[in-house]
Amino acid sequence: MRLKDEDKQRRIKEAMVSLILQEGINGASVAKIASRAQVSPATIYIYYDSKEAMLGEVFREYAHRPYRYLAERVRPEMNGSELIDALVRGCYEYSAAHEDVFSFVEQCSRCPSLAETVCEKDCGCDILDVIHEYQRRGELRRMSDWTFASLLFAPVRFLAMNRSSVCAEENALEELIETLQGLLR
Amino acid sequence: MRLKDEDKQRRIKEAMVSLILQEGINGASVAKIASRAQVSPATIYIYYDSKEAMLGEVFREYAHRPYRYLAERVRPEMNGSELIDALVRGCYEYSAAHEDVFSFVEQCSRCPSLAETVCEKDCGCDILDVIHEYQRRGELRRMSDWTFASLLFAPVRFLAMNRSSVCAEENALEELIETLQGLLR
Amino acid sequence: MRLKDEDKQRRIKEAMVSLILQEGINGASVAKIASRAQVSPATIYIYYDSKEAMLGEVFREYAHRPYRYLAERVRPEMNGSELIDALVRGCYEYSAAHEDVFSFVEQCSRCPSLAETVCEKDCGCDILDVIHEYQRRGELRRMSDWTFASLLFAPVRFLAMNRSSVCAEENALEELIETLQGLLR
Amino acid sequence: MRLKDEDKQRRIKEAMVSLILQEGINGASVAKIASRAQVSPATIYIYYDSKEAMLGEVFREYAHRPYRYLAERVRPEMNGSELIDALVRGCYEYSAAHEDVFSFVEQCSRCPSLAETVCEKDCGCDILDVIHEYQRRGELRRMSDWTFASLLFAPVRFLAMNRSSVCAEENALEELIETLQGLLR
DNA sequence: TATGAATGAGTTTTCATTCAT
DNA sequence: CATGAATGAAAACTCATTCAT
Repeated sequence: MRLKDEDKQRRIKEAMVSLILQEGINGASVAKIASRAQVSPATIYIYYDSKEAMLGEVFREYAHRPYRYLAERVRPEMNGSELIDALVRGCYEYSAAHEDVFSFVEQCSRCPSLAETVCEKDCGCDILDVIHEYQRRGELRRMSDWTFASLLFAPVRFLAMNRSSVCAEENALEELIETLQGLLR
Repeated sequence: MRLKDEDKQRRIKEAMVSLILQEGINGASVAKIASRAQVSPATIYIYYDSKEAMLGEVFREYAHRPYRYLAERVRPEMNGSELIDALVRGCYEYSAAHEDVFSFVEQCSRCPSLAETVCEKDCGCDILDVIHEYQRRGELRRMSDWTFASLLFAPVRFLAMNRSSVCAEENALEELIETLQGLLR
Repeated sequence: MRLKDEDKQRRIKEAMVSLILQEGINGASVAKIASRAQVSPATIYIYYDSKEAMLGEVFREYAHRPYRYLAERVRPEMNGSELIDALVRGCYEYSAAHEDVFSFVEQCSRCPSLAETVCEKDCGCDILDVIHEYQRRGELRRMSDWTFASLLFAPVRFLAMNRSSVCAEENALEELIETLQGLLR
Repeated sequence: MRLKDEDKQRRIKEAMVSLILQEGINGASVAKIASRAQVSPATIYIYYDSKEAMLGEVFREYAHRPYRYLAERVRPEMNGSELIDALVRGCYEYSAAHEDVFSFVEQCSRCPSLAETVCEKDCGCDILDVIHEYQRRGELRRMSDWTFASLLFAPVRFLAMNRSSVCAEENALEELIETLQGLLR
């Protein structure tokens, strides 16, 4: 008996994600994914029940990644101002360093059937816990999680999405961070 | 006879948009669009060179719509706070009243090949002109267009995307507006 | 607009039936059928919703054929013995002249999912009406339709199925007819 | 250990047969058979060279079963009338008690490639020997084996195939037996 | 202009079979 | 002997597009 090859599954996921960056969620056919992952199309069906299921499972897994990346950058000794800087800048940097995952998650989260299986709030719950702590300490303004998340994550992703257009005025990120630091108390 | 033609094209566009809301950008095949629009698949090729071209053209046309909707709600007698309220609330309302167009534009704008043909800034230029005017008058903070747009539009769309989850705490929109009034003035 | 080509559909049906004779119900793939019918595989899906549906529809259509063939050979002036001769011999001749249809119907009628959509009694109802008439006239023994049909059609089909083995003793058919004339009158 | 092996092979055969009853000869894939038999697909290839070979071997084995069942019900002290009753009724009962084997054999015997590897006459040779004996004794009419087999086995299988439709008139079996007893001398 | 038929190239998925353990 | 992983080939089916009318 051969053991399930975890490297193979990793390659499948990476192939899918990178393909979706390049060709959009439309262009990522099972055949293309398989050939990029250097496996047979049939092999994909050992790991996933269907293409739909694969997209969903990988989306659910990867949707957490940016948040985990952020969680690693938060230090307890930061003050509120530094926290906002770390989170917003971290988000922007993640989108540059992991363009494929970023684009994959953005595309999936707009696709109605996929989006409803993942809740942003659940993905970012660790970060939200941190924020709650800062709010309790009076370092951050109190507001609902959704409001906070919308302000912290959406604008920077918006800039990241339009990076090529925005890059002329590279200080947009700095300006955004500065403005959001107005959320401090 | 010209009326009939325009009606056909309208039906095609609406069929495409509503289908993409329901089945995602993947599920909208030419055949399904045609059948929903009650035309022959061949007819679609009278109006558009290819499916790709159709998606692009309609995206470019519809990407302006939310902004046009907003432009109509702006009144010169508003002060800065009222402007922000009108724009953010307008954005939220538009996404509810035109769920299909909203979802269509969101999906297209995440799809790499399509997104690069449309620039948010161009779509919203009328609104940005208004904002510039308010900035000149000192009623809104000065910051780059991208920063302003990211704060004004991205968070509310984020809430709109997660409407079903957010709805429990319906005051998130009010909170957002209030907060933005603080940040942007 | 191109008209639906009835010849094409005829070719599809004939291709399917002849292929099933040669390769069994297993070996008749859509691709093979299409290539034998000189159409594209996709064309088959214009005429039928699925392979399953195609098999079912054609089975339902062709199941009547042998009976129609028999109905044409019945003459009112025949007496009971002649009727039995005509029906049994006709059945045997049909299986020789239309080996493909015969084999196709036999195979389908053994496949549980298909068989339950077709009732032998309905297919042969015209013949059964004739038999009823003969029974009323006292020229054939009275017995239930199923019993009569089982004796009239099953044995001769059994011989037809085993034609190659049986052929050595070609008089089996004559013997059967003679015997049935004794049993059924 | 040998017990275990034979048990495995038995499970494989039973899985195949029961699957073919439910899904037709088409639907019985090696994977499904393996999973139903609770063995690995690879294991099947320890016992059989190929799927084709497996079908053939099991068909050849199982084709004898109904006849063996009948042979057990024949008693030397029966007269001709009782013999016919035992054989026809036995056939009907077998098809009810072993629906899966019955359906399996029926399906295989209609499939050209399989059918030519099995001869009904060989399967039923024990029964035919008995019949020869009765013919010699003058208790049964003399006729060729094929004719006799066609009359004794085909009609009752026909009724068995259509059991669900026939069941309304349950006396069809009795009627058939009675009629076939006309074959007595 | 408008159409439903038609299709080659593609899709997703399953197949019978073999491999590595 | 037995296995679950793996696969090339082929399955059923769909696609965007064009044809003939």
